[in-house]
Amino acid sequence: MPATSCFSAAGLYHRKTRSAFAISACAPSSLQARRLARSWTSFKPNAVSEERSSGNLMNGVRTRVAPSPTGDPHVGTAYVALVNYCFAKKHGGEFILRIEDTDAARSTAESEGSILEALAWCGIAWDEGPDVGGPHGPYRQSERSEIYRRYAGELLAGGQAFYCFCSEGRLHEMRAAQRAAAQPSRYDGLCLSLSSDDVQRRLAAGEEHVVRLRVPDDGVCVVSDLRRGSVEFEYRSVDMQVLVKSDGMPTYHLANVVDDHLMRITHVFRGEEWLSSAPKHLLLYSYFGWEPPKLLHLPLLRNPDKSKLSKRKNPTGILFYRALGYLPEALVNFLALLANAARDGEDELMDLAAIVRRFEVEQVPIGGPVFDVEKLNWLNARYIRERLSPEALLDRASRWASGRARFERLAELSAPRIERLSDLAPLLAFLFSGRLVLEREDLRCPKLEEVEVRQAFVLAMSELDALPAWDAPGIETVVKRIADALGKRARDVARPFYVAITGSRTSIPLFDSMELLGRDLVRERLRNALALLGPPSKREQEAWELLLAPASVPA
RNA sequence: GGCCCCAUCAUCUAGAGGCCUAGGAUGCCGCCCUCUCACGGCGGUAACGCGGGUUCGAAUCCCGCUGGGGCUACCA
Repeated sequence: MPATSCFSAAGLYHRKTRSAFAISACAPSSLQARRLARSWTSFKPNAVSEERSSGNLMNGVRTRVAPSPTGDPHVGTAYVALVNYCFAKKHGGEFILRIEDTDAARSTAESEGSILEALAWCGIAWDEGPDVGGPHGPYRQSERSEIYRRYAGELLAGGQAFYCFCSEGRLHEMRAAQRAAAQPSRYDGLCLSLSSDDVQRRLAAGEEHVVRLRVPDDGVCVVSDLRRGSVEFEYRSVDMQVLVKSDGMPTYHLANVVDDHLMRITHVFRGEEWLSSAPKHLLLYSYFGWEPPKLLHLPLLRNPDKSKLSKRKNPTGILFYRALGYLPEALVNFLALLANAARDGEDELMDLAAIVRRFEVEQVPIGGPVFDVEKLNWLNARYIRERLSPEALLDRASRWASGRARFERLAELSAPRIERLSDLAPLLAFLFSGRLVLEREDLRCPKLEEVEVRQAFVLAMSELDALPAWDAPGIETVVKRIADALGKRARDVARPFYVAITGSRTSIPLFDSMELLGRDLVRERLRNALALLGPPSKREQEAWELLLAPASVPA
């Protein structure tokens, strides 16, 4: 009975936070710190907790997924979203989608759009979100600046956060020294000793500054994880994280706590990479006097070599799987199996309704699973042959194909190159194929040494990843820059790309082909070609990347 | 370097001290079905990382080691 165990986990949680409070009172050593001590003693964490835990904890379950729109939607995001979705739906609650775009430099509207598209494609529906709205909006953090400013101000006034004027250089030296001394990396509190007058003067002078979280020097923070139990962190190993950046935007740490509280999130199931910053979040909840949500840190999906699933080594994009012709129900089913394994004798093929029905949060494993494409293939094949009638298959396939490419554009590009309509199929086959079957021979070309081909592919992979918008003109500039760096003509450099991308030396124009194929698939084709030639060693990779960077700047 | 998490077949996992000569699924191999291939059916291969405890008894509990992973940003 999940309700029972969650309830007891919650009980444990409250006990532990209380004791953490008892031992974490810190010695005030400055004006800012004295304010902290004052608010600390006046703060009663238990009142809120007990009031809430007396009710049925499974009432009003609200979960969320909070992706950052900084790239292609990741299958890990789908996995986390699915777990949160299942838990909420299982308990009759709401599932919220929130966009964490506080990194102004890296966030893009394009990425946000594809995240929504990818999750919707998966069939994971959110009750509240940036597109559908809801009673606790806005659901895009960049639109909530006023809210964060207010709460940061509250912490500042209470001395639980402080202004910091330290330079990047000083912080760098400080961390280097700490590492050399085998100490944890942690802000040393220099600006904590600034007098209120100093702070006011420097602010008035317009000095660049951030706001940092005040972390006690002593004591232990106990993080209660639904699956791991109590995880202890000494406060002296918890950094005094930046809460408000110098551009005035909050960091994730502040924003997620404020939003989860305001949006009445009851359970936070997020990736394991957040476990070590959980103490900062708990500290914020206690400073604000809020009850924290129940926490569960989900394992990170892995590459076959067990490292964190990364696009360098494997396809990670949800939309990549769509482009390759996986069915969303198969992908979701596969991810669900990673969260809750089928029991002996139980059919592993199940639809979303069944996944939700049988979902048990305490069954979610905490060891990082390898993303096993073979098993995904098997599941996808079963959906095709067991769940799709011939008509349905045809319908799916044609909808997939028309989603893959714009046919008018293809016609325009193909017409000059064909003699018969039957020439169309081989010319365009690459757009609808998965992995191309190539020989090392095919990648040989007259004007480039093999090592230069490898260089070109390696550089292209990283440059294309960095391209803000995926279109033919952008791709063209990348290939031309690479040609320049190698001292070759663009047309000669393009030749091996034709083979890697389209599987043929004769094709519709390269840059259009790449645009139509999509970033994920292009990355995969280049990786595949590079595997044939021998992937770069670490040393080669580093040396080659220098070819581009400095060469474009001087002379 | 520091802090934290994790550890059953190649892979995903079941397993909460005796039900375990460790179960299921994918992959792989073999046989059957069959005009090919695939599907399907049947069978097989294959694991408790190591060392100490605790216990009548340990895959299950404790400690150490080893291994893997994460974090260590004015990114999330």
